[in-house]
Amino acid sequence: MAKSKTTAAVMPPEALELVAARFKVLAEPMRLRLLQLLESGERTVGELVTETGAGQANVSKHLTLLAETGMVGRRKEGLNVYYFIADPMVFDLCKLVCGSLQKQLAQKAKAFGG
Amino acid sequence: MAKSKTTAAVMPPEALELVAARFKVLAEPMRLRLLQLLESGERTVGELVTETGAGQANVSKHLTLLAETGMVGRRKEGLNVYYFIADPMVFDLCKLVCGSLQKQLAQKAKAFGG
DNA sequence: TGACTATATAACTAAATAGTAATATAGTCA
DNA sequence: TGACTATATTACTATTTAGTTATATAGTCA
Repeated sequence: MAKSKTTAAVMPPEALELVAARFKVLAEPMRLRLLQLLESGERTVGELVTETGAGQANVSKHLTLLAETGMVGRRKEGLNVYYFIADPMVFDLCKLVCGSLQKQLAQKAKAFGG
Repeated sequence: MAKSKTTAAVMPPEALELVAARFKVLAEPMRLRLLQLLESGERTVGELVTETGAGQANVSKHLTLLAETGMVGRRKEGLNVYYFIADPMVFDLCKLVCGSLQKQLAQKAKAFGG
């Protein structure tokens, strides 16, 4: 009985792990790049390989992970597989982070004497 | 000249790495737990060690990382160091992810036949 | 001063994972 | 059917990092 803080609705550990896992998916530059490319329209694996310059196996693995977590969807068409954004929330997340980063960098710049 | 997609403002690779690094900080359950505890008010390292049940060195390392990335701030008071939320944006991020997760889980539950 | 406490840091181990090369799968077309 | 193409998967290597133990730092108080 010595705690004075309001104990805000504590998320159970399993929930925290789920949330952390989602952030982890977004914690790779290559996956962010793929999402960014898909933002302007669906693309085949081959197109993404060309546009990123990454290896085919690597791109495929990243796309599989993005699809497993529901961030992108897949659509087969003959030999090709088209990937597309399934959960646009990822862009909201990116915008928030970018805004925060910009604020911090601007502050640092000012501190240096702009 | 065979590309029909609108090439949405491409972020340079360095920017993507910065954003990814931010997500990576949030990609650990223990750090999310610490942030969640701090949401209801500042706390000393010792208090966080007690409340999480984690090791002191471990908590200290996580806090150092959170502070380096500007998500929390520190304030010394005698022997104690108080940590507090410095960028509330992290909670906006968490709320977005939680909402998305809930939607997905609800959908899965329905698919199973609720 | 010296004993004590809170926090930080260093060195280490174990686990996770991004990237790659090779291979498997599945669809197309002659 | 068999040659060909796009994608997925497997096995591997190298890197990163969470957690731990031991130690260092810095502040308090007698």
